[in-house]
Amino acid sequence: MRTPTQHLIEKSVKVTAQRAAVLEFLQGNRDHPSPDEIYRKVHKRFPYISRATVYNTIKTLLKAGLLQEVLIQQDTTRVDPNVSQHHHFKCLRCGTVEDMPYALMTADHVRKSLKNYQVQEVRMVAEGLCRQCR
Amino acid sequence: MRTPTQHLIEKSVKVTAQRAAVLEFLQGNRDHPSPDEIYRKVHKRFPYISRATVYNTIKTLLKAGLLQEVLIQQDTTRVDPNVSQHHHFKCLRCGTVEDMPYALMTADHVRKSLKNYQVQEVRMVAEGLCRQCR
DNA sequence: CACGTTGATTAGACTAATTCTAATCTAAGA
DNA sequence: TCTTAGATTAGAATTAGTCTAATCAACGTG
Repeated sequence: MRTPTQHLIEKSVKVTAQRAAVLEFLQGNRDHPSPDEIYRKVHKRFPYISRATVYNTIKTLLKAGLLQEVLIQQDTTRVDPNVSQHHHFKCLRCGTVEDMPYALMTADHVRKSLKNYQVQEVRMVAEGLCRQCR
Repeated sequence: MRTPTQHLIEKSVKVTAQRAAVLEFLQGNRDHPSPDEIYRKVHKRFPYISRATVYNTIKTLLKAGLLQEVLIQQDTTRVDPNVSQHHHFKCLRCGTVEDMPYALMTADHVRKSLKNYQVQEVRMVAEGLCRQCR
């Protein structure tokens, strides 16, 4: 298994102790944490890190493809170390966010397949360049 | 064509001049504006409205089903007066948000159908209640 | 159709998330 | 080892959104 440092080198990202610490924390985490959660948890084990660096590091790792953003409105930013193609389910009561397999792609498909869940909303956004901007 | 006031009455929402002004502005708008944009535009024609009322009114209209939220991360809240089932396309260069027909539902389908666009990301989120919370 | 109650509106203070600043430090190529 | 571009830092600044408590107004009732 590759270490956080190896991942950084692979993606040509300059290696710093802070970046390795953030990445290491995230790779052992399935909770889709917010920047503040990351800061608090990493800071415990590694007091030499500031909040601004956590935000900067998240951006760097997103750009390098080592993290994925979770698209949840009305909440803070959340990130996912699982960068494979998949989607998310957010519980409106307890707020937890779970991964959903990519195969469950259409709204009706999601509703039918997640039988143990009570799906209320399925929202999709595409991003890219519009006709004018291509 | 129904007036903003008629829409409010239909949904059993108490009619106020502020609510009618916000709804009137939105119904003539396809730009998916942010709360601040709504405040500035409505305030020009109708100076007797405060920022807090714009936020309150948006919530009221969302709850009544007269508006829909657009799910775009790393940006402010945006709302859409088109409450029919559809999704959105955001241009990463100019930032505009366009409506996408509901029929284009799967990621692959979106990519193939939006030929004039350069689709980079298709993101989907389901919301509801998880097993524990049902 | 005036009255009263319930809910709406207001300005501005407050909070939370994120970004900026400018000084200092450090990774890593020469 | 030296150099320099880029990373890190604490804390200030900014921004989006919520809260507060006083005032106001819609609209059902009498």
